[in-house]
Amino acid sequence: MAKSTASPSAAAVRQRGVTMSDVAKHAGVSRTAVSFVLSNRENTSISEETRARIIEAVQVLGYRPNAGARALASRRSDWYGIVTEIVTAPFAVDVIKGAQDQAWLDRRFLLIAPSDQADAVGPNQGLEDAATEKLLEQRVEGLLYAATFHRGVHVPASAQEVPTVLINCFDADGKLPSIVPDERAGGRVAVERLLRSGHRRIGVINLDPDIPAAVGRLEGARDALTSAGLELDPDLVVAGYATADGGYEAACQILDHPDPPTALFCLNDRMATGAYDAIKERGLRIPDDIAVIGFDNQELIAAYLRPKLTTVALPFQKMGALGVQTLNALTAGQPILADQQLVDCPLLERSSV
Amino acid sequence: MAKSTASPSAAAVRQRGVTMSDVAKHAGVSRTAVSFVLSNRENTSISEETRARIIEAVQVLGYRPNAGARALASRRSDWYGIVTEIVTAPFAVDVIKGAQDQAWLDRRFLLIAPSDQADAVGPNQGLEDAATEKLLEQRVEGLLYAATFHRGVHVPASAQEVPTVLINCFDADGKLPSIVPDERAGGRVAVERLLRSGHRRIGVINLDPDIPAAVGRLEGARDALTSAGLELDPDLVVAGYATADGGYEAACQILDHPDPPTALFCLNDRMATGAYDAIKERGLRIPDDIAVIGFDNQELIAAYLRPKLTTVALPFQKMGALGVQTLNALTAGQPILADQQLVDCPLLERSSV
DNA sequence: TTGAAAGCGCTAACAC
DNA sequence: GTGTTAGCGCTTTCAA
Repeated sequence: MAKSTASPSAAAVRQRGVTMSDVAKHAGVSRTAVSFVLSNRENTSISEETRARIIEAVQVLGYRPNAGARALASRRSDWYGIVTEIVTAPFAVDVIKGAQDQAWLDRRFLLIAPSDQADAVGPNQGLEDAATEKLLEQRVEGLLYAATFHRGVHVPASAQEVPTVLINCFDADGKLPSIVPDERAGGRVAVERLLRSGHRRIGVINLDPDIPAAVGRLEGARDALTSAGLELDPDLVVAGYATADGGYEAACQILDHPDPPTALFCLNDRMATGAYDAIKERGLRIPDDIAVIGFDNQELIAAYLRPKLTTVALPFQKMGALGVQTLNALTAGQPILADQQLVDCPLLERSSV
Repeated sequence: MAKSTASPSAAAVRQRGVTMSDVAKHAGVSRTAVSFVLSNRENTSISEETRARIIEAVQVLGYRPNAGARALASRRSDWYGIVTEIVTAPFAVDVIKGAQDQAWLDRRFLLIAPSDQADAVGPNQGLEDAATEKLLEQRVEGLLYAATFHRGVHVPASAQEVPTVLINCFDADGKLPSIVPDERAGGRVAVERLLRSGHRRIGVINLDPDIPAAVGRLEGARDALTSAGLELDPDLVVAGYATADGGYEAACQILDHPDPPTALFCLNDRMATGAYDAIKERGLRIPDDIAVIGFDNQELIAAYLRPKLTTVALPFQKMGALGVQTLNALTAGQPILADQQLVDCPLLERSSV
């Protein structure tokens, strides 16, 4: 941007309402010429000298293009919309960060509209619909839907009107492309890490067994074990509420098994907190007596636990970025790779294994 | 919105590009009439019957107003912009939530533009300026600046062009109105809580003594003590890094004092985590042997510690809402109450006192 | 190379 | 009550 290098005169700054015509007049050229240089139009030979005069006029007048007018005339807004419950329930904030960074790079604007987790799947889709509608009124060129936790969702019908991509969730009606974490690979990575440290008997603190995260992560755990010629002892897999207390109780049950494991795979970090307590209560040391690995990488938890929790991270930021990239492709009419893109969950080594 | 109650015919939905003229034609009225009923204009007697015909036309055609065109013609965008580092460093996310909820209520859109904490105060204001500029190009009617932690900031000059309010930070140049937490009252509340439980000798784990949060909270603590005819023992006030480790070290120093306190006021929750460890290490129980109170209410920490941490909350959401309310007043040409609005920090009782 | 002219979809006087 | 008329600030043919 030229404007950021030199600033317009103080007087000019105050005097808003400078239009393109003013610039043209000041530079002694036509509005078309100004439009051309400002939008960097190709093969439209404008002399270097004219271009310079225009740029200069822009600066001294403190001209600032009117994005709305431009959008109206060109019939493209350069806007994407994202409707998400993440602002409401700040867990996967990095999705927004990732999407926004990418949009910023692509010189697009991201309109963020709030949604409401409670309504996201149920019949009561009030906020979703309203948000989508609002976004569409702004003439966004693409729509993103992002959820705090991996699940199936129903997207308002009107979303079909522009390219739409789901992030950290998938279309329960199976039509829209989505971007989700590769839970299975993540589960595998976690258990492989444990195996690498010599653990052979592994306990698993499970989530609600029906949600995609639980299904995938457990499958991955089994994959790893199988590859090593081992298998999961069903006695050592216990589900609990996805909270510290739930983790505590599940851990107690596992630790008190007559033949207890030497390592614990907690399907999320919150439950790992509870597991820590159960372990310490029994006078065991982490990781010497028992190793613990988590999932989610909730920084505030994982990095502040003592010892710091080794865990598998959810690729929120990457999913966000991939979301807008996919939208870019879609709006450009390009084919996309797959209906569902799986994103890797990287292992974060800390000190609990 | 009428549209959300009945949905347009499937065919109509597909066929985008329905304009107000189409609606007028379909309803057999003028565009003006349509514009009037759609924008709920007052004292412009349109017969109930006409109005009904128009609404119906809107529905069957699946008409959706073009917000950009409307903005261009009416010269008001109904947009506010917020530039913040919060998306980058997700701590005070509730500011965004509060602002967004309020904006939504007021039927305004909030454009969120990312900023970069590192650059926020220094000479290198690259992102800030670019974000502000972008927002202004969208013709936002007001600007919000929000910081993750309470401090002085420099706002790009161009922000002066529209009403601007600072949230959780203040204008180092002292011109712009701001909304910040009442740190002093918060510190007072914390220590009063401790006094209420009979504690007389209180230790303080301090932050960097120069930042507004530290200054205010400590002052508040002193206020409370003074009111009770007590004073702070300087030996028992020790500053540390604002981390768990910093808290641990400071706590050790305080706890090993020959005449140790019976309660600890940690100026933030992260440091409280470390304090917990130091306390447990010494075989002391919370709150029986020593009470602990924090500050910040970082849910993930405060609610998962054992015992759960009693703490003082930062009113992020409220500040966000107040921010847009202030903007509303400003854009409406109303006077605002004060240059700096202080927002209360409520006490959150849990189990550590 | 540049300019004229039409029009994007809407609002808002003002006249009918 | 309703229609006419000008724009809002810009892009984009099409001619010059």
